[in-house]
Amino acid sequence: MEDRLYKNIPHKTIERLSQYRRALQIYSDKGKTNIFSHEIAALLHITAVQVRRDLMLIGYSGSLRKGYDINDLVMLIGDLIDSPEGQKVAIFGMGDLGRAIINYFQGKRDKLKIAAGFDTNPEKFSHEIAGVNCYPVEKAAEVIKEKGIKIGILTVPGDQADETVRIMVEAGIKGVLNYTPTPVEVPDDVYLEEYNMISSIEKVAFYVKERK
Amino acid sequence: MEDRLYKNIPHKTIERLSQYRRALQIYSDKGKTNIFSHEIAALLHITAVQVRRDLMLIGYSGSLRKGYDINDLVMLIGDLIDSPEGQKVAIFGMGDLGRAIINYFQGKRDKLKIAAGFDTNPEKFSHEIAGVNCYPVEKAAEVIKEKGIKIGILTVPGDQADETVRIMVEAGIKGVLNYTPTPVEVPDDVYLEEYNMISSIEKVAFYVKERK
DNA sequence: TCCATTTTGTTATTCATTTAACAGTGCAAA
DNA sequence: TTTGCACTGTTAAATGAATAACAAAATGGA
Ligand SMILES: NC(=O)c1ccc[n+]([C@@H]2O[C@H](COP(=O)([O-])OP(=O)(O)OC[C@H]3O[C@@H](n4cnc5c(N)ncnc54)[C@H](O)[C@@H]3O)[C@@H](O)[C@H]2O)c1
Ligand SMILES: NC(=O)c1ccc[n+]([C@@H]2O[C@H](COP(=O)([O-])OP(=O)(O)OC[C@H]3O[C@@H](n4cnc5c(N)ncnc54)[C@H](O)[C@@H]3O)[C@@H](O)[C@H]2O)c1
Repeated sequence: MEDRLYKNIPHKTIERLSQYRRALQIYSDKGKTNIFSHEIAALLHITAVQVRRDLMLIGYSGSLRKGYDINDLVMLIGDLIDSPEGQKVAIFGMGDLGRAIINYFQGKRDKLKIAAGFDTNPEKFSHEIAGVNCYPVEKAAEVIKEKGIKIGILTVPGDQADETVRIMVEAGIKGVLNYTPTPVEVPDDVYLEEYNMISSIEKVAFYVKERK
Repeated sequence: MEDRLYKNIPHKTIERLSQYRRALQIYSDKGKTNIFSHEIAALLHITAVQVRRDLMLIGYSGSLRKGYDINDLVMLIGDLIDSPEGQKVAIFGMGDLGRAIINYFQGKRDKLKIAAGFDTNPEKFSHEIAGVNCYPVEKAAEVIKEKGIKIGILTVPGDQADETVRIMVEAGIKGVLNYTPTPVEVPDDVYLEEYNMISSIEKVAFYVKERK
C-alpha cells in the first residue's frame, strides 16, 4: 500500500514541509524557478542536510546543478499534505483567541477553510467573522455533519475543554487542535495535537534565567 | 556547580513541569494535600512512569505510601522554573494575537508579568490593555532597559519579524517567543522558541487525511 | 511475625530525530 | 579529456526522549 509510506514520515518532517512550502512561495514570488537545499535551509534557519533528508523521505529528487524546481516541489508538498477535495475546520469558542485565529487563518490556505464557529454565548451568534458563521454548540453535530467538517480547533475556557471535545468527537471530528491549557483525551481514531502557551512562555523564561 | 544539573533536564520535561504545577493546583484547590504519580499522569493523559522520571530529574522524592506532597512539589517546581525576583515580558505587535495573549496571560503567573507592549501604529499608543501600556517601537531599547525586561513575544506581521527581533536583541532581550510564521535568527546567548500555528493546523489536517 | 500489595526511584532498553559521513554525478574550466 | 567543484541522495552514528523493567521500602492484614 503506497500510502503506508507516508505514515513513516516523522511528525517533525511534516511540520517542516508545511514551512518549506511557505519559504518556497517567497522565492517563487521573486521570480526564481529553482532553489538549492542550502537556500531553503537559510530561510528556515536549519541545516541543508535536514532539508535534503526531508525531501528524500517524500521521494523528491532535485537536479544536481540547478537544485530543486520550486513549482514541482510546491506541488509535491501539496500532493502530500493537502487533501485534493479540501478540508474544513471548525472553531469551538469564539472568544479572543478563536476570533484572532479566524481573522488570521481564513483565506491563507486553498485546501483548508474554517467553515463554522461554535459558542455558548448567544451574543456571538448574530454576526459572522471573516465570513465564518457562529452557531450554538447544540447545533454542532448537525452543522458538522452537514458541512463534512473533520477538524476542530478548541479555544473554549479550560474548564469546558473536556465536555467540548466530547461533543466534537461525537459529532464526527477526526482531528483536534487544543489551545486550551487543559489536556484532553480522544479516542484512538482521532488525531490530537495540544499546544500550551503558558508552558512555552515559562520555558523561555526558564532558559533565560538559567543562562545568566 | 549545582545549576549545571538543571541544564541537563530535557526541554520536554521543563514543559511538563509547568503543566504539573497547573494540575497540582487543581488537586490542591480540592483540599487534597498529597497526590500519586498516576493521579498527576491521569490529569495530563500521560503515563505515571513519565511523571516519576521527571520528578526524579528535579530531585524530588515522594513518600511511598502517601505519594507526593502537593505543596512541597509546587514549591520545588517554582524554585526550579521561576526566578525568585520575577521576570518581565514585552509584547511586540499589539494586534489581535498580541492583545489576546495579554488578556489571557496577564495575572496568571506570580513571577511572570507582561510589562510593556510595542507597536508602530500610533492608534495603539493611547490606551492600555489589561494594565499593559503600549509604546512606540522606537522607545523599545529605552523602556526595556529601564524596566529590566528580558523576555519578548513576537506578534508583528511576518514581514516585520526579522527587523523587530533585531531591535529586541539590541535592546537586551534574552529570550524570544516567535508566533510569526517567519523563522528568525538570534545570537547564541539568546534563547529562541518558535511556534507556527499554520504548521500545526496543516499537521492535524494531514494526519486526519492519512487515517481515512 | 511475615507476606502480599502498592508505590516509589532508578537503570536499561527502545524508539524518534538530528547530525555526520560520504559516494555519486553533472558541469565548467583547464 | 580530465580535473575540481558544488551539489544531491543515502547510509551510518549520535543525540534526545519515552517506555519498560525491576529493586527497594512502607503498610496493612493474615
Ligand atoms: N487568548 C489567548 O491568547 C490564549 C492563548 C493561549 C490559550 N488560550 C486559551 O484559549 C481558550 C480561549 O481563550 P480566550 O482568550 O479566547 O478566552 P475567551 O473567554 O475570550 O473566549 C472563550 C469563548 O468560549 C465560549 N465558550 C464558553 N464555554 C463554551 C462551551 N462550552 N462551548 C463553546 N463555547 C464556549 C465563550 O462564550 C467565549 O466566547 C482558553 O482556554 C485559554 O486558556 C488563550
Ligand atoms: N491572529 C492569530 O491567531 C495568529 C496566529 C498565529 C500567528 N499569528 C501571527 O502573529 C502575527 C500577528 O498576528 P495578528 O493577527 O495579531 O496581526 P495584526 O495585524 O492584528 O497585528 C499586528 C500588529 O503589529 C503591529 N506592527 C506592524 N509592524 C510592526 C513593527 N515593525 N513593530 C511593531 N509592531 C508592528 C501592527 O500595527 C499591528 O498592531 C502575524 O505574524 C501572524 O502571522 C497570528
